[in-house]
Amino acid sequence: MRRFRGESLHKVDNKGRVSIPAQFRRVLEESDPDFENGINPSCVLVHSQKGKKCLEGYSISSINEVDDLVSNLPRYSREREILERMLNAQSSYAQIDDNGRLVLSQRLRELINVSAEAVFIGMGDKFQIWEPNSYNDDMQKIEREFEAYDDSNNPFNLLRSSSILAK
Amino acid sequence: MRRFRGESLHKVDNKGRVSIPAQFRRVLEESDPDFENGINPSCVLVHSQKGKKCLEGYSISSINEVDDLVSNLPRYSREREILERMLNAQSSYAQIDDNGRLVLSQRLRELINVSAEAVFIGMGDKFQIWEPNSYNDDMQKIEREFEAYDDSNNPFNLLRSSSILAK
DNA sequence: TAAAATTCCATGCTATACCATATTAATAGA
DNA sequence: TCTATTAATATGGTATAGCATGGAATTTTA
Repeated sequence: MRRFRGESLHKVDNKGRVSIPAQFRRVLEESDPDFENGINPSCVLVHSQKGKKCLEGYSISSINEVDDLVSNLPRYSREREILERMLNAQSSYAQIDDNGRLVLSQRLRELINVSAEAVFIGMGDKFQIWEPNSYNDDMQKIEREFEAYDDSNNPFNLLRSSSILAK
Repeated sequence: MRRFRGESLHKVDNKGRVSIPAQFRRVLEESDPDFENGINPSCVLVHSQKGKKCLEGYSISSINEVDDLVSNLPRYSREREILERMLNAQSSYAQIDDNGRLVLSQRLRELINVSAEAVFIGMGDKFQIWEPNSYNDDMQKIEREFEAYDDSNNPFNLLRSSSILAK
């Protein structure tokens, strides 16, 4: 499975149109069954992750995975209700147009404070869309947070244990 | 599993094209499923490992191993978010062309301060790309550091115990 | 029918696919 | 064992397709 990788900066015009990085398109194409039938692939944009000023874009296959996890929770449980509000109510489909762009509505642009430019950030099975300065701030915050770990509880340690030592 | 071994120096042209050492290509071919279908193998280049002035190249199978470990962390956990920023946001796919080269973008070249030449360093399941002088400096640093150990806690000691004692 | 959204067309630019060659390594044959 | 022949590498140059972006035309919606 191909993953979303890298950072890239794109113009946003006054209609909200913005190019999706070509490499991201490859991932979206790969994971949207429609694409094989000659239809432009879609993605799902989720907003309002507790005050985080970005949008999160999911490929069709990865949003399905998330939705399935939610569906496994007991019907009418409070947790499921909350998650469906966060993930389903606060999201929308976005189809890529023939030029590889998608449209960010006025509302979405305001939510993440984007006007003329936006950065796309690869995050594995999802990507994020940020106003460039907000992203720099967030990245600095993450770097500081990362440096604050000492060697014993560094997040990279989580990658060591299981499978590698098992071999 | 074949591993990346050795050091080799290569020209970088003004478009950023650089040959991958032939032996490294064998490793990449072996671990990219695409190769069996006649498609040139790819690798993943990770940059900005906390101030380290080099790129780290992963074969498809070894980056998958890393990514899978990350994917096993709970979605939306802070640790996973941090790791995805470090490993996915700060990386890119690079496909090998028909002549055995890959392209280092302007940005990547600037990050590691490479212009006309670059060295490829085998590191087992990954390799590194350095500006030659930076590499020499780093290698000296490592040698000094190694010599500073006394016999009792020499890193080679770590290679003894576990697997033998475990039996 | 005006405004908004969507589709269609046009273009500079860049990444990459394609072709060429000198050099080295591998192989085969006498 | 030496040499002739072939194959594979490393590197350079050029052409082309795809990308990012802007603007106009068409459709939809209110």
